[in-house]
Amino acid sequence: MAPRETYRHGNLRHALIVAGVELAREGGPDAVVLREATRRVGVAPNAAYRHFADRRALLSAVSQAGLAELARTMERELAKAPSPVRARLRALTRGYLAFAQAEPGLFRAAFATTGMADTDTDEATGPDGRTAYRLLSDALDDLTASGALPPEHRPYAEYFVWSTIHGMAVLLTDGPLRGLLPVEAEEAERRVADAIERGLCPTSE
Amino acid sequence: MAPRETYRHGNLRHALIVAGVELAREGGPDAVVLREATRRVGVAPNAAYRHFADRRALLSAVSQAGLAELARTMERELAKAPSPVRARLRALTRGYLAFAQAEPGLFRAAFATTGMADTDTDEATGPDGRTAYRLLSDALDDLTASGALPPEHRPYAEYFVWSTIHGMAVLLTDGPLRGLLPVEAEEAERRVADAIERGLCPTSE
DNA sequence: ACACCTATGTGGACGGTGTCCACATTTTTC
DNA sequence: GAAAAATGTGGACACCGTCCACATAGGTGT
Repeated sequence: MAPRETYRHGNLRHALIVAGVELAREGGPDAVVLREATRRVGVAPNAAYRHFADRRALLSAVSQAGLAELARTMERELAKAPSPVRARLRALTRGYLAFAQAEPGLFRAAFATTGMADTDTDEATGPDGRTAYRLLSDALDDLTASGALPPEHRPYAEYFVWSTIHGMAVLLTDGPLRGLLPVEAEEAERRVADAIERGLCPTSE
Repeated sequence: MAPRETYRHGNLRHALIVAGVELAREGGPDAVVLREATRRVGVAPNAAYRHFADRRALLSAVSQAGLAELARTMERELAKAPSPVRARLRALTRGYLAFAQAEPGLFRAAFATTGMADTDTDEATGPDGRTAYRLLSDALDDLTASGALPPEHRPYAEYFVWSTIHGMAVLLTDGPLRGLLPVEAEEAERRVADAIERGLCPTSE
C-alpha cells in the first residue's frame, strides 16, 4: 500500500466497488465495511462519501457486481451445452448453483439488497446484457416456442423455476443444507433439476 | 421500565430471547443487537454474557425461536385442512409462505444462523415437537404411503419441495419479488404449489 | 494567465456497538 | 455460617457509520 503520489485517486468509485466485492467474497454482505474498503484502497474513510451516499449504497453496488458475476457464470455454462433446448435450462441451473457454491459470500451479498429494481439494472447483467432472471425467462420462452412447454403452463413459470433454483442455492450455501457432502449435493441437484422439468411440463418423457 | 427491586433478574436468558425476537421482528437479524436487548430488559449490557457467549449465540437462540414459530404456523394451517392427503402438503406450503410474509424479519433471522444442526434442534419445533423440515418430510412420507407419490421419486423429494417453498419465501419477502401485489403473490403461490405437485408425481391428474 | 467554482480527498469528532476485565452482590453448597 | 459458584455492574477499548469543517486538485470563463 504505497501512498499514491497524486492527491486524486483517479477512479475511486470503481476501486471501492472492487474492494467491496472482495470483502463480500470473504465474509458476505456484513463484511462489506466502508472503512475497511477505503483502507484497502488507501484512502480516508470519508472519501467514500463522495461516491456513495451510504454504506448501503456501496453494498448495493457490490450486489449489482455480484449479480453480474452470477449472470456471467450462467452464460458460461449455457455456452458449454447449447444444443438441445431442454439442456439449456439445466445448464442455467447448473451455473446458478455452481456460482452460489463457489462464491457463497458474494452470492449472499448479491441478494442482500432487496427490491426488483436492483436485480434488473443494467449493472447486473452478464457479458451479453441479460440478467440472471432474464436468462431463465428467455430459456422458458425457448421451451415454449419449441413446444416442450405447453403455453398454458408458461405464465408464472419463472417464479416456480427461480424459486426452486434460488431456494436450493440458499439452502445449500447459507442454510441448513450446507455441509452436505459434494456427492450428496450433486445428487440432490440432479433430482431437483428433474423435478423442475416435471413440474413445468406434465407430459414430458 | 421500572427498575427491578431484586438484584437478580429471575430469568434473564429467556427475557433476552424474547427481546431479541422482538428486535428481529422489527428489523431482521441485523437488528438483533445485544445492547438494545439488554436495554429493553433493563439490565447492563454485560449481563448478557452470563447467558450467551456471543452476539451470535443470542442470534442463534432467536433463530430457534423463529423456526419454532414457523413450525407452529405450519401446524396451524395443517390442522385447518387435514382431510385429503394431497391437501396437507399444500397446507404446509401455505403456512410456510404465510409466516414468511407476515413476519419477514423473524423469518430472515430464523435462517440467519446456518448449519443443519441448528435447524433440527428441539428448540426449533412447533407444539407437537416437529420442525418445519420434519413436517414437510412427514407429509411426503404420507404421500408415499397413500400411493400418491411413487417410491422411486421419494428420495431427495424434500430437497426439491423445501427448496421451492423456501426460495419462493425468500424471493417474496427478502428478494427481488417483494413488492408484488398481494393478488399476484397469491396467484404465483398457487401456480408454484401446482408445479410442486407435478414435479413430485408425474402421473398426477 | 488569473481567479473562481466545483469535484474530490483529509482530519477530527460523536454516538453506537461488541467484547474484555475487574468488581459487587446474591444464591447455593458444605 | 463460611466458602464457592452464579449472576449482574461499571469502566474501558477498538471498531464502525456518519457528520462537519477544511484542504487540495481540475476545470472554466474572462
